[in-house]
Amino acid sequence: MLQVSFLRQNKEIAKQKLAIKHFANLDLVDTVIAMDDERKQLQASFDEMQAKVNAASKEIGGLMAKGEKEQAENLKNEVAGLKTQLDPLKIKMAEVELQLQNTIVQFPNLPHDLVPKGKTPEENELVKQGGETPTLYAGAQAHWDLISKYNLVDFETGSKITGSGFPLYIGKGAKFQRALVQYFLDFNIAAGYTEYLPPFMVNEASAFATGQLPDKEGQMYHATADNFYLIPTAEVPVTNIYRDVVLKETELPLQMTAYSPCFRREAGSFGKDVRGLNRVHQFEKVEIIQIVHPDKSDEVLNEMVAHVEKLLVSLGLQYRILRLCGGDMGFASAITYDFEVYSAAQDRWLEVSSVSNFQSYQTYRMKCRFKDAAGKIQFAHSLNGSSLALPRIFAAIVENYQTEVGIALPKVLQPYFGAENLV
RNA sequence: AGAGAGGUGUCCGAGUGGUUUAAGGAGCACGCUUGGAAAGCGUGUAUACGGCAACGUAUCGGGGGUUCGAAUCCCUUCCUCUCUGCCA
Repeated sequence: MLQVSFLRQNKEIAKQKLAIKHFANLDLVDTVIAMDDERKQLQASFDEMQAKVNAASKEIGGLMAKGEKEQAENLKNEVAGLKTQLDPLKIKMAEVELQLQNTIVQFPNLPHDLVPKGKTPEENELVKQGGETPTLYAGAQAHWDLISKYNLVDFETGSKITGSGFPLYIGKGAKFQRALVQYFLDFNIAAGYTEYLPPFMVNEASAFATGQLPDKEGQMYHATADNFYLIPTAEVPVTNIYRDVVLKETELPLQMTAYSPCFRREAGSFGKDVRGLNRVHQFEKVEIIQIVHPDKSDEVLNEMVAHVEKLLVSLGLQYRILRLCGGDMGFASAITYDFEVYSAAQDRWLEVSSVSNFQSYQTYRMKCRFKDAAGKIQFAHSLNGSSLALPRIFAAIVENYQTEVGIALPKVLQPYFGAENLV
């Protein structure tokens, strides 16, 4: 959530930056400032009147104690008159505040200076490419054929149990998921992250704090009987650990990692994007999350990008890093780097990680602050990234490591899987 | 799921309608004291909004109500603990 005070002081800059995010209604900036002016004015008159009521009430208390009943009664009537003016003011103030709140949440985060202009994924900026293009034998297959050939994942039975997009992993396929989760967590822990195993459902307040509500309600599964949402990513429960918290500066940076299943309704996807494991409603992911000093978030973002890169290198996958353009970025992010791995069998790049700096957008929304050395309260910055999402990594390894006789494994995974080959 | 007891500041804890401007204690910070430390003494120690400031307003789990006035009374909701039930 953006702060009105910031918009007030940087009106033109804010508009320019919102335009990079392709936010259509730039006049809303002026609207919000006008609403805030009205709010201030109402609050000032309300406070003044309430102060009178408070003072009079205290006086009544004193008169009652002294037994001067008649005077007390007179004063009571006077205050009752004030109250009739106070009540409508109170209602109006609540209205204006709600309206202001509902309006300001419509603003996406402002993009970082490094974010390229552009609207479509084609306009993302290639930052780096690494690893080697795998050479496959003639007759190599895509993962959807391989997993059925070796009986690793059964989509039909998953559909029978739940619906399409809920894969059923079987035997070595299931064990491989477990091995990947374990490897990713260990890799993150070794880099200084603390492991959490969070709840997989969250309440409304948590979903609001990280920006899933009110906008993206339709993208989450909603357990209406209890009004809980199935998490679309571990970012939601883990970041919310620090909702409504004032940290000490010395506690920063907070580095957290968590495994969780992720549930996404993904309305409106179609075609080859959804084939096999490319897009599913339930998948496994290991996430990294940091809460840091605002002066450090640029630097930490680069560290997180380097961390994920190292992880992909260790898996021997060809990868590229993209800096997302304004139009392709998420709502709450100030800057995002996407990682894609190359699938030779599909001849396409698959997104496996997204690392973002949210700056104070989430922390302001969830009131996660810290007290600096001077004793001043400031909003921290939050960042997160996948390290890593499993299905497409699974797909890429299965495809790129296939041989005529089976599927090999990257060296680092062999001890986790307990064999040299997947099949 | 049922019955009961609770939720007060960084923590413990008093407070059953009006000097509560939330007692008292602990912790923490600073100062005095000391050769140094401890003890002792003194001062300070929540957040948000408005205001140049003085200060004002709000907040005793959340929301709503009664009242001139609510931490205190009423309604509602969430959470914690104890017992019972059910369950991996």
